[in-house]
Amino acid sequence: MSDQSFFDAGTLVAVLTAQPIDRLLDYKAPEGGCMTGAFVEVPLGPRKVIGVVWGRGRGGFDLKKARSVIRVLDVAPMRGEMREFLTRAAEYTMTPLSMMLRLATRAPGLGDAPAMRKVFRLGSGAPDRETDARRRVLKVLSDYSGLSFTLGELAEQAGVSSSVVKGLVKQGVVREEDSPRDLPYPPLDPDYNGVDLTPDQATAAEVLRDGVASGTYGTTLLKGVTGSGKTEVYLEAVAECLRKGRQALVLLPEIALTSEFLKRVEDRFGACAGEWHSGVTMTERRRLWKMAGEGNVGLVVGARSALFLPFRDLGLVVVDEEHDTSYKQEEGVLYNARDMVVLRASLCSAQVVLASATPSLETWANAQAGKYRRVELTSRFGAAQMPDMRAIDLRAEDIPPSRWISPSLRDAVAARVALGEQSLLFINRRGYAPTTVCRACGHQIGCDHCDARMVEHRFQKRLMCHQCGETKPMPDKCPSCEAEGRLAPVGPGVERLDEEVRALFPDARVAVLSSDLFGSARALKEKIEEIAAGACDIIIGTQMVAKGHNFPLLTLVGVIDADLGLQGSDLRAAERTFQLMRQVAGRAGRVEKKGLALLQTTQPEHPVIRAILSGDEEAFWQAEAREREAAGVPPYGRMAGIILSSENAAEVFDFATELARRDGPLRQVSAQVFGPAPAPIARIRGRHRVRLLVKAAKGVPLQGALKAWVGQLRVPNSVRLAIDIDPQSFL
DNA sequence: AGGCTCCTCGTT
DNA sequence: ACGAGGAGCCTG
Repeated sequence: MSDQSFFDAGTLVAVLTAQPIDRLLDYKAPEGGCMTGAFVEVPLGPRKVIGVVWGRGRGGFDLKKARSVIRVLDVAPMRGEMREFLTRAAEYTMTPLSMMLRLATRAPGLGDAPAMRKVFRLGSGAPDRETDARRRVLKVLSDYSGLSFTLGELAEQAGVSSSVVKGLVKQGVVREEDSPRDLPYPPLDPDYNGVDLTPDQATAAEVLRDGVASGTYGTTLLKGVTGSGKTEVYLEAVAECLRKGRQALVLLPEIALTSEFLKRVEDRFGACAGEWHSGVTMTERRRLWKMAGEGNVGLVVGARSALFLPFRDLGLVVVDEEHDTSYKQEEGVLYNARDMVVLRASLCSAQVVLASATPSLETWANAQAGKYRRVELTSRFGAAQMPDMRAIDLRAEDIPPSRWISPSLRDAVAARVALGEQSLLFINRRGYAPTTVCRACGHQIGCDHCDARMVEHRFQKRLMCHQCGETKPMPDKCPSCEAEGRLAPVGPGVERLDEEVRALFPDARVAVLSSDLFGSARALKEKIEEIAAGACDIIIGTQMVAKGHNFPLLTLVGVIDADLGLQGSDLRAAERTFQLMRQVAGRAGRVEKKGLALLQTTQPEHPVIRAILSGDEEAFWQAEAREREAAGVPPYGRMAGIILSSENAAEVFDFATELARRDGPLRQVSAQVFGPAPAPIARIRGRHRVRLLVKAAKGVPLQGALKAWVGQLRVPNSVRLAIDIDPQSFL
């Protein structure tokens, strides 16, 4: 795959396009020839599409049909290791290679000629009339002679209108030049602003630095509780990577965290990192994609899809909060970014750092088995420690109906409010109430397109389906029995808890943090900064508060329903609850004062709740590992989910049944198929969904068996089939 | 993907 | 007999 053959004009080359054609097409190499890996424009039917020269053409068809590559694009050719990565990732995830190429070319205008823009520099001579405005323009240009300005930038910087600049251009005093629009990112200085590390951090940083310095592949689990300073530590690894002249990538689980992180990067390295996620403009995307390929960006910070950027020399990938479920792509191409990072790094001799306070069991087990190094940060930064954790036994508390804050929790919050300290009440449910029931007939309002209940969002005055996002106004009468005024909210959501808190603490300042209450990431960020600065006494938040945001004044965390995640049949339910509770609790007591976390639960004797309270993480992981091993499930066994969907419920169920019956190819590798079962949400957006689950021992060639198995039947056109290797969610 | 062909079905 | 519309096929 690393061969870099040159093909003379007219010889046949095999081209991979991003069209859903699951094979390579042969074309004649263009005038001047082309190399393996070249990005090319080729004719496809009546259209022109972009593709990559994958190797020698194989012919074997009527050669009169062979058409010519139109041209080679002016972008860095795809490297051999990238082609190898895409090939292996396609095989692993059972995705057509063309779909993988599509992920790797998600930038607009790759086929365009490098875009130019006009920039302005100092010319020669003096202007015919010396005006104040003209002097200011010339001053800006001479003060910043190293920089180039666009018309708008220059006019703004000088505080003049653009016609002043144009006047000077006419006289030649200011020169207008063409300059490429996609400029290199300013280099980062690894020694710009070194930070003082604690002895613990220094030791950890040393291990990561050595890894990067080795120039070989290796994966390290960087484990450290919230606030132990993991970021400072892995930024040292980034610094080492930059010193070696290689590129680094940091993946974050949430876009909301990037702007804070970019600021830290700028403080540490004196320049900005490249930013890659769905919120980045098309222009910036194209620039970053091209600069990654040219080696003109040292550090990229981004969401999971950034791992498909065409880095010229990737030396380090950090996956921050590696246990986070958002690293699993659940739509389209199904892949786990964490696992793909390890694959990519192993192919380009890069180091991987998996950072987390609460690693996934997969990563923990790989570290136990010696496949990953493990580095631990034990003490919390600035001497703060993990909070005390206690359960509130809801069975012993006297809580009025439709109220969720127990007297014990109420008293604890009241005490903090009196002291001027912050409390956080955590409830992992958006909206006002998860269910709306008619008290006359018992009807529950559901989504018209999904088998899911509509959630009341009182703030937006609408009902919302959390599966498909569909909203409708709150009806005045029951859609089933038409009784008026009998619809009642059932169960708590973050908005309803807000109501209860305001009633209990009328004088306290209350803030609600839920992703749907903010129009923009900026509004949210401002709110978080206000809260961190002490603008409120009680924070009420959903899952999003558990992720990375720092509230230094917080000393109490109350979890409204610690049992919520333990329900359901998800094999990772215990792990998820453990991670979430530990993370939420970690928000408390970050600076000088030890915090307290109170978990409201109806089952304080549950092993997971006990493990959370005891703080004995290793014991929890060991116990969880034993259970998974006994059950033969990941990471000690392999799984694949088959999701079939159709608008016709009977059709999809029949097809799934037939598929499950013909399990011969699976039995050959001792794999078992379970199902069909209706997916937990059996209908989404009007499509009926059925799931099959395949379980196999570790180390069996599962993908091959799956391919043979599914290949036995022709999938009806109306049925969609998706294979999810290593499924995370079982929806 | 997206364009093209061919087939079906309903209408005139 | 004809046209709309949809499934299926092909792309070098």
